[in-house]
Amino acid sequence: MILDQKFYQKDTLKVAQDLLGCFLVRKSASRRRNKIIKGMITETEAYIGKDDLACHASKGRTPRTEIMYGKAGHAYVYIVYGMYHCLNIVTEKKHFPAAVLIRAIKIDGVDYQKTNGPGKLCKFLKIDRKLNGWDMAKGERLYIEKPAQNFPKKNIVAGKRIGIDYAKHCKHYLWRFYI
DNA sequence: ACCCCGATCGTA
DNA sequence: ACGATCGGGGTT
Repeated sequence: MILDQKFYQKDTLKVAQDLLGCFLVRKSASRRRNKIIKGMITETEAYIGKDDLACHASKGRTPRTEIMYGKAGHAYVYIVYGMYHCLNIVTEKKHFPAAVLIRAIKIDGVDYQKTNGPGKLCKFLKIDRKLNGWDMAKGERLYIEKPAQNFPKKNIVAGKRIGIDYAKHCKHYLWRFYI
């Protein structure tokens, strides 16, 4: 079952945890052939509102963060360190800037090392700025599926978010979740 | 127009 | 531990 807008339009911490065990699906055209890649989400991070100093929206509404103020379920794709892309899904209600970063996925038959980082998985799935703003609730090109059986909550570990030491007190928030 | 810095990754 | 590499956002 494809995750709909309602799924994403919830508390961001809940969405970040509920996404673990779900399958990120990427349909792309690769030289004539349609290719479908599915990977189980194993790590996420939450970025919530203007008060979260690690959230890009902490600087307010700007051209880049505009998408985070929009509808839940849309992709927020940006470039980090001038070289890599990061995939986020917008959460919460309109006008409240928040999103979940997909940090790692496991694809059957593919070395985990290829997809165990936000930049790596975007490279593998050919996700770039062209997909910024993409409605992931539509079930085309890029979307997320619910697993057959729900993932056991007990196996979820919470920790500090990666690479945001500049975020003062917010760097201590346990807003990173992984299996 | 310019400057600073980063939600990363591979190599050392 | 460090360099690659460039867009965004703030400042002049």
